[in-house]
Amino acid sequence: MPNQVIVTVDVVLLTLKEMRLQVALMKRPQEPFKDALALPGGYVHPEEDADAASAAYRVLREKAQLRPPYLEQLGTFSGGRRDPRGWSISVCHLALVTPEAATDSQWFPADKLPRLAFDHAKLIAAAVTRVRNKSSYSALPGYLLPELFTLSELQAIYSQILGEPLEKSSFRRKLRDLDFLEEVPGAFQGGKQRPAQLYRLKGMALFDRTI
Amino acid sequence: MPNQVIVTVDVVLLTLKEMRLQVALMKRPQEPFKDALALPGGYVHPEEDADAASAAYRVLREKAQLRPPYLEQLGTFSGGRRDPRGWSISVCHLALVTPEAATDSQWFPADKLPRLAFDHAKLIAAAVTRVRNKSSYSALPGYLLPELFTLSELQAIYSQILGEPLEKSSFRRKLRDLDFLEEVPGAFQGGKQRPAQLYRLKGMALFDRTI
DNA sequence: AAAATAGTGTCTGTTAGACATTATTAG
DNA sequence: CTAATAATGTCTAACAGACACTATTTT
Repeated sequence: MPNQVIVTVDVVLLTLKEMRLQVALMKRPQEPFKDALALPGGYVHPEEDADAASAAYRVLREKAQLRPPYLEQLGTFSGGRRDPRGWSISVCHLALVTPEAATDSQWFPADKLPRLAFDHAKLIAAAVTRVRNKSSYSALPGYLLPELFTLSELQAIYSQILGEPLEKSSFRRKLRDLDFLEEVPGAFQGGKQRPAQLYRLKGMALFDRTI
Repeated sequence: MPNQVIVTVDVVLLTLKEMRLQVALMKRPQEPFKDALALPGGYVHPEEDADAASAAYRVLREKAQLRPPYLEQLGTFSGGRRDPRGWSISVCHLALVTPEAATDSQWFPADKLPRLAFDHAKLIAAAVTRVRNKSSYSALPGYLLPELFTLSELQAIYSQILGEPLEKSSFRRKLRDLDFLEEVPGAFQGGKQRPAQLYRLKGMALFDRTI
């Protein structure tokens, strides 16, 4: 006897545009919350999806035409009051993409959102908090940039996400210690004056399944 | 049209006995995995449970006769292969109790487990990892001890969980910085020689809903 | 007094932040 | 040359680990 529960996945898809975290939102084509903005998400398809992460990945493919280089489970939101149709459970995921990949979606600054469907404002807040926390000790912000980037660009991103200015010298020391960047030999980016060495993230798992 | 998904909660209930992390396991009374050991868990009851955390809390009340002082969401495990009955999703929780509260349960050392039902070995591994990680910067291990404890006892727990010896002086400095303990005035525990000051955790939320 | 554990103080090597200096390009 | 940004070097204050010392109890 199956219990009547609505089982969905949602994805907080983030990128960085104009130096601000932006989240992908879509107008809902049907009730409930018809025409309201919502996170990309949908029902789990038991025949199709190996697990919830695969469902999230499929949703992004279908609804945003992209395959994010980073996707992790954020947490699960559940209860009888979040969806007017009944008791529901949503496995929420966090995905990051580079700004170029993100052509098909509509983007909104994560710190100044319109009214959203369901409890999606809460999910986004949780995602932003997660990104902030993980950024202080991980390569996460690297997934928000184009594949190749300079250390100055990367520092600007970290500084923006953490909300504080960073010292160049100690920032670079930390990057060397954490050791998740690799120099791209012969690749430079010469904006205005002295060209800067380009770097990329070292090869990492496409899906981070850490819990 | 509801999708046929089995929606459950499971709880990795941990305590500390004989200086080892121990997990509560129960023999399954029915198929699937009849008579195998499993985590306390069960179906979500949409009429009864406000959300998944409440369901986990109810399961602990019903199956282990206890109300844990600490409970948080660990993560969600899902897929078509973890339960022979079909595509299933389990919101797994981590709960900590003091050893005295844990009379009704059967305890097993978390690092040497028998064969378990479902993917519960994986859930336990995730819980232990979470406890290890959080312990380095939080009050978490305090929930594994009796309400009142000495700093030496607390240090022994941390040392055990983190798997490394700790310096007394710097350990106490850190406790003071993190500031989650309070002295219990006039309470001492005089094992063999000089009695030690007793401490307790400062009042904190019963449920940690951080994600 | 000796033994045992609790609790505090001091020293020192490491490190993160502040800042200065050098390097390399365009104009 | 100067201007501008990249990249590295140096200095210092704060801190964590190591260890010593003091304090309080039982026997």
